[in-house]
Amino acid sequence: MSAHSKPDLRAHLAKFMRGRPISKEAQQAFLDLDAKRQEVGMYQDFVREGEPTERCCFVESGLISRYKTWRTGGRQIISFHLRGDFIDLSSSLIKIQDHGIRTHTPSVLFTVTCNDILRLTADYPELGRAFWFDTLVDAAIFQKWTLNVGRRTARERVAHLLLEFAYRFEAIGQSDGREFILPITQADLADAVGLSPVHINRSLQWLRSQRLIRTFSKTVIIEDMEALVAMADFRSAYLHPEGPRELT
Amino acid sequence: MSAHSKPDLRAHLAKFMRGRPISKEAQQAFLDLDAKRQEVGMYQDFVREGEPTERCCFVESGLISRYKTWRTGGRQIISFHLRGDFIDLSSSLIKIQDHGIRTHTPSVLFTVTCNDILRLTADYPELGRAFWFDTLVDAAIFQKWTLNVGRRTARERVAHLLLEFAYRFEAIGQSDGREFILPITQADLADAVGLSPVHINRSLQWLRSQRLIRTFSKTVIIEDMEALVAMADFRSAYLHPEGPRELT
DNA sequence: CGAAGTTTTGAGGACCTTCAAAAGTTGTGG
DNA sequence: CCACAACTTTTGAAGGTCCTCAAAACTTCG
Repeated sequence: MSAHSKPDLRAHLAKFMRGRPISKEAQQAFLDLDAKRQEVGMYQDFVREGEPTERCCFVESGLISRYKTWRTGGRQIISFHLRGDFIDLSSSLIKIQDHGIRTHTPSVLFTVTCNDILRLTADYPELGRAFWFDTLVDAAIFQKWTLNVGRRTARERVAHLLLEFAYRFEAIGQSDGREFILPITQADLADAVGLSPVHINRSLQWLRSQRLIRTFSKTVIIEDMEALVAMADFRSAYLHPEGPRELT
Repeated sequence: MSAHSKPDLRAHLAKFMRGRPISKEAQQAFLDLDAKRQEVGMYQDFVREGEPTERCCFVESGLISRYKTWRTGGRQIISFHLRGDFIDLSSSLIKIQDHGIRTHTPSVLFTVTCNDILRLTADYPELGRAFWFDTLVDAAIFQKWTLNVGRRTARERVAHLLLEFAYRFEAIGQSDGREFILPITQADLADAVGLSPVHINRSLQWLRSQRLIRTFSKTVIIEDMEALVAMADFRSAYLHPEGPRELT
């Protein structure tokens, strides 16, 4: 956190401002946040369930997941986060972490104290609303997953997750929407969609056999977007790309 | 909405104030909201997915669910709401409803315009934070369900949902924590936990055979709380009864 | 090049689904 | 207040999806 390398939050601010007016003062207050830069290696449990919440994190680079552990030790990944995402903004409101955070690739995180976040919302209601919206999108994604996990076949779940990645990588310029690098293992996919690694493997084989996707090494290519979207019943609206509604 | 019956929002305000300071002015502004009272019959789809969001609703009485429909017409219930709950506060931030709302019993709802809600957050940042926290608790419940639905057996899922009801009915004084009236059908339970009605029935029979619960008509009695909590791995912390953390 | 990690294959079995029908309960109108 | 209709719960049986365990083939990385 040395002075010569104060993290640049402009990209993250831009995300919050998507389609909505935020005053110059609020923007400046956000950029002035005392952020700390942290480099984290691969497969590090950066935050653990049950710890007190001190700081919350932006993803500057890397692929990161939030997860819950259950009794018998397994993980359920509840969300993935890419560059530009604010991972756990809403932790600012709670005292104890209710999920873990782990890196899947070497990553760079910017962290700020929860208290600084709360102060921003007190001073600038418009930022409070932006943070609220961020939590809302989170909730919408969880809702979608409840539906996915509760009511869809293994193939559909895997297809849906791949499409979500394609969409989100495209949104941050790391994909053309068809081809992207997904640096996670099939075991991680299993933890995310609630299936065994073996069955993930068979589901991927089926998607390949139908010429819906191709994969090599960690690259995924969607071969037949239309058919894949149809079989997964993927509708991107749940990611709320339009941004929040404003006071009229 | 005639003047002689202006809905009384004090009970709902009390819920938002749980353990946190809200200024007298903000409280008054909340109570002055122009709320409309609506009586709704049983099994009415009060809000439909895809409609524009105009108003959002408090539950004054009744049992109400939010749900998503999937391609083939089935429902996934994503949450239940009891007296005192603000069902879809966060709809204020989005333009199109992403879920339906239906009553399971005859109910009374209070509704206010989304714009009035947004105005409150602009005028009183502390209310904005309270609303943000409400959405956070929502998100936490969805996360929990992703874990439940993704990783637990039918019996555990059913047990967990019954415990959530016991806990929430107790919190609003409609149960001693052991016995409560659950006015929904097994088919509704099935829609909530992502199982077939037949299997819900068999799971309930198993819970009864183990002397964990008893049921008659629409009444549920938890016979062995300790064992049920253990088998369902139920921890109420995810409902965040402690309220939000405050700026220090 | 060898070791560790990851993906793939096979087999047997558990859990949950679907379909269908019987039994029981609730609500309504005569 | 009873009779009947509609709904809900329960039972049975067959079958599919997904799981576990275990080992082999393949990749990646030091």
